[in-house]
Amino acid sequence: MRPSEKIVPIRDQIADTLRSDIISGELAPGTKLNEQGLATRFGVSRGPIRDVLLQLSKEGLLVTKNNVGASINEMLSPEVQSLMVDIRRRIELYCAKQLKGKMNDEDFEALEAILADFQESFEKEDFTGVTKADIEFHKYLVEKAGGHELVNLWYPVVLRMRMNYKRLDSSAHGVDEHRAILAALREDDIQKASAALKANIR
Amino acid sequence: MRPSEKIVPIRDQIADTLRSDIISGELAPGTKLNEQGLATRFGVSRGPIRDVLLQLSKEGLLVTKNNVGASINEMLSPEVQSLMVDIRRRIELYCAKQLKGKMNDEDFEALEAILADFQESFEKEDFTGVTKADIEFHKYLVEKAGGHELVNLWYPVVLRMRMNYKRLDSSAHGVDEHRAILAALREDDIQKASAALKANIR
DNA sequence: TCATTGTAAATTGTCAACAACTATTCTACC
DNA sequence: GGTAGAATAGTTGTTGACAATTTACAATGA
Repeated sequence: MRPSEKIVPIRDQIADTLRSDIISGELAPGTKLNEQGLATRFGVSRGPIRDVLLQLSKEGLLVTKNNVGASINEMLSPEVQSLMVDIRRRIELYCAKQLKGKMNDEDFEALEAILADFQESFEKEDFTGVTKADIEFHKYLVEKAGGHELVNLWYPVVLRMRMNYKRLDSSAHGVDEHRAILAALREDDIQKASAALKANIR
Repeated sequence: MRPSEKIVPIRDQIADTLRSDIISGELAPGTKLNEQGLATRFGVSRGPIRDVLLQLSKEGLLVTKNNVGASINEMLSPEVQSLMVDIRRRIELYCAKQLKGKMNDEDFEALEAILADFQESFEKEDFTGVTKADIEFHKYLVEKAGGHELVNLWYPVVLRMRMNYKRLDSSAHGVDEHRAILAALREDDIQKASAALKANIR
């Protein structure tokens, strides 16, 4: 039987939507989220919404207080932000090392597809799409190198970093940088890939 | 008015209990958790249990699969484990730097109290208590230096590290090492505190 | 005018029942 | 005997109603 289309739980779809809204800056830090409001907006009951809010606070995008509710997290202080950059670099450089000799055609194909999306979003000036593709690219590498375990540690770091960027910066992390990373990986040149990654993460 | 006793939501109490069970090794990796079972065990409905399971998977102690449920996470591979140690060190050394000239009497008092608990648990051979006090000590410093934000990043790392230790190891991270850290902080000697922390985290 | 208290509205926390899905067992057939 | 498929039991996902808590506001008094 063919997996006609990968089914995505409603819960995850709602989470995706809200994530995009937060990262894109559409929802400003401090904004309070109303459970009932979200429930009616997405056409579900409050149960799944609750799950989503916990999920997003797990990712560091929201903060929740008992009997009060969830609201968009504040921006990072410059000090913590640079610590985050440092940690993210450490994780991804570790991944680059692990990937030595492990990449196959299927991987390269998947990464190319992500970069195609990246380019397309960029040309359409869809900056949310750009950010998503950017994250997806790196996520693929982290997952391949360290599995879900490492992704769970890495993901909140990236999302928190991204919350601090404004739209203008997005274009800076261009397609070219990622093509360079991919090229280095194709050559299995970890040294070069690490350098490219280090330059890209900032 | 004084906050006669800090009220702790049931939800958090249940989470604490399960956390202890997992870290102490009472619940082995791979063990599946049944929502209804936990609900009746703790005398609540499945709603709050659901929240707890999401919370614990946020901390990396559980893994959940759609329509299947939650189970105790597996141990880390040696490679990822050492990456975790590296990251945790980086975070706490950052904290040590930030704490230069920031510690006051109240802080020292709180830390002393935690170490007293530590000692007491150790003498009673209550290794779960030892682990809790150990984590609490470091958590206090991280919170003081970087706030909730940093704690949220740091906490999963520590818990995942701790899951990999067996009881015997617990005694290794003794009271003495923490007294050394505290002494260095009292002198506001960050160099010495960093060294003591680095030695303690492994 | 300001602070305080009491009430009302809104929001989150909890519950129990129902729907959807997964895993197991049993049966029919080769 | 072994395998494929269907019935069945068990577990998770979702829902709407109700309880507990917080917040907003108005009335009261100094």
